[in-house]
Amino acid sequence: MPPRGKVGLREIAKAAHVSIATASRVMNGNGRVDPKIQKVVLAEARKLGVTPSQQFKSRTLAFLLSNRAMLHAFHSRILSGAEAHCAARGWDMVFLSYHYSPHTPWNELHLPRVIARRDLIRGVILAGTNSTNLLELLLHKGITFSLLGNNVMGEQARIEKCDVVYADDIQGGFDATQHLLRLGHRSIWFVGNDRLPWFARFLQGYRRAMLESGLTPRESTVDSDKDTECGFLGTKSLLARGEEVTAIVAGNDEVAGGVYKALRDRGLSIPQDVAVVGCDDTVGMWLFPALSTTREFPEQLGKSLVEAVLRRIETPDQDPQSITVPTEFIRRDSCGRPPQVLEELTQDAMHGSPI
Amino acid sequence: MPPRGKVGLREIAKAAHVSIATASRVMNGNGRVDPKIQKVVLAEARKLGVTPSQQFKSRTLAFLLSNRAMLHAFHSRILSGAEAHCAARGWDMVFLSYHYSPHTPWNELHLPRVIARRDLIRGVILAGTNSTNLLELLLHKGITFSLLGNNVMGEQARIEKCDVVYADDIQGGFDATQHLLRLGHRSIWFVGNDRLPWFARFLQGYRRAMLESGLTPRESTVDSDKDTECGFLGTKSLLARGEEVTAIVAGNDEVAGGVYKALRDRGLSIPQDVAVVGCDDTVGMWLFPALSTTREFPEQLGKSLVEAVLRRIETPDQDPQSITVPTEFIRRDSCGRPPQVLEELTQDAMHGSPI
DNA sequence: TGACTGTTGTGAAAATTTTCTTTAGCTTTA
DNA sequence: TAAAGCTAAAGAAAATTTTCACAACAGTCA
Repeated sequence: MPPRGKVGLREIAKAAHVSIATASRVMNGNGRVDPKIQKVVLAEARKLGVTPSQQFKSRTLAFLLSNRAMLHAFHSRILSGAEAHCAARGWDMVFLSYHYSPHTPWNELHLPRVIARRDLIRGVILAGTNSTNLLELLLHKGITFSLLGNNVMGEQARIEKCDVVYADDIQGGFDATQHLLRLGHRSIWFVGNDRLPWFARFLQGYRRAMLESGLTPRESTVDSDKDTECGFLGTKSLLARGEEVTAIVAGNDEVAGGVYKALRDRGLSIPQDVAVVGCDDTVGMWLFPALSTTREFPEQLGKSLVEAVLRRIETPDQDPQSITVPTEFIRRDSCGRPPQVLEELTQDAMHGSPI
Repeated sequence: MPPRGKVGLREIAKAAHVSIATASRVMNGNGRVDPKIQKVVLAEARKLGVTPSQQFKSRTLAFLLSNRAMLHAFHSRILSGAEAHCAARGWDMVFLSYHYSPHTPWNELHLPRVIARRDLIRGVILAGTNSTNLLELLLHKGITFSLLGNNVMGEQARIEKCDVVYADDIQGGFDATQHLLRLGHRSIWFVGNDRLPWFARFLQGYRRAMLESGLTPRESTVDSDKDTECGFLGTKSLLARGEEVTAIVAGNDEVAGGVYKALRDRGLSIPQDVAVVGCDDTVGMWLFPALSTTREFPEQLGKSLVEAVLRRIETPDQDPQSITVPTEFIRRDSCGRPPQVLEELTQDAMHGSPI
């Protein structure tokens, strides 16, 4: 149906039997519009051959990093990937960080002003650590967004109504632990801080792997928000208690850095005495010996987040999407067989290929 | 003069004897307007108590990272410091990255849309690698900004007309080299890439220190934009040529990481065989042995950049400011006395306190 | 030199967004 | 239980931005 002449809000409004103001509100994602009316307007617009993205002047997304000090290389790379994909699709992107409490009711949260100005920002990407009150607010204001699902606190039901992208770090924790188990380790400890949500999923994977092998998950958790400190203290206290340990699963690479320091302090060598794995592949390659860790493809996460929000802008009434980006375990030099297994191997004069 | 009733574009246009459209163009910075008329409109607007940015009283700064992949921990920390200081002063901040060629004439550069909108962004902080054409453009458009001076290409004269903040990395390079000289090193090499502007100033400090001690600066430079690779290859080729070397000044911490790898490959130990220093204090603490490096107080730089631009917003007609933030040399475990000196010390049975 | 062409800069008008008002459906309260 | 008060949602009106058309000017080519 080739529309003759210009097709503007006036025509759409007429076709949908609403005012121009309402048509404007629907097409640029502004203000609150009854979902029913929204649907009608979009349908009419489509009939006239107008999709939202053609309509808009501002092709800019906002990347909102919530409740983070933003120093983390991991998030920096997500942003980087998002930016690259934006550029490739002809969109701009601004980044801002935002701090809020998960306990503030949604209607008392005050969004950064730029986000609220919707003539500029067409969609938002939520990364960092979020909670459902912010989701509520954005939903309420009718702001289009996609969400990094890994660190969200609150009811799962609410989250599932959004477009969510996950890094599969549960599987990552599982794979990392599996690797250690295959090498013959049995005394495998988790070091991190289970109070912080970004360790929780990795820890969950660790637990599953341990339980599936009939072992008890054992955690040395320190409530500090400095990752390195957390790893250092967690390991120290574990060694001080005289626990048996041949391998350590660190909550992330920075934690692993602290673990390294503590082991070295005790004169233990890596990987001969203790094997270590990390998560996130941030500083792992700088450690010595180079850390075996879990790569999470942060650039890919960024790309998926952009894709999700652009898809939502194009077709506002589709069902919520959920995307999971896989992880990869990277073998470097921080894992070997545990001492006992090595001895047995030598005694039996076996020559199986090293795992 | 308190204007009665609303003051909008209609009133401003009337006072300046132009059309509303022109007033709009001036006030939001879109479209081309004759500078004379622009001036008249702004003057009338001010008389009516409306400055372009106050109109919507947006208190937002933009942090523009130019021509960088943004992964660098160093810039991430500048941003972090800027953000914190903004928040403390009640301002918002958005971050965006921007790529442009130093060779594009200023009037052909196209700024990110958000920046151009004065109703949103009252000031800009320029970090990353910049060139004078962008400064020209901002100056022309009348956009307030402050500038991180360390990586700017172009005439010094133009730069000095802006509010500039420097990290004193020339001094940093000098101090780092001094430290090695005091330890007794004489065969000190610089490893980096002298084509990249962010190594240039540190290198300059190194050179000065060498020359002042009557030594010839010696550089092994590799034209790669991957820092680690640059350090690795630079060191490898230097060793392959059989050059005498007891200490290496690496262009930054990532480069030092590559240097470590190359030394280790050759079976040389740090600091016994070769001393290494880095710059920027990014990954230095993760290396083993921990890297002695130069701290540049990036958070402080961010804070100073914000202060500079806010000062300029407050008092637009003050003289250009130039601020230099000092650096600090951090001693960790990567530097010792050179082998010959140690021998002498032992032979002479001296017991001077270690430097 | 004069016609042609392209570039600016402007106001008028059209399009769009935002604000203001009204209405209808709830909830609260006396 | 009815009046008062609230809130969401939509239209009307105002404000603002963008498009369009046109004039003024500069350069170019026959």
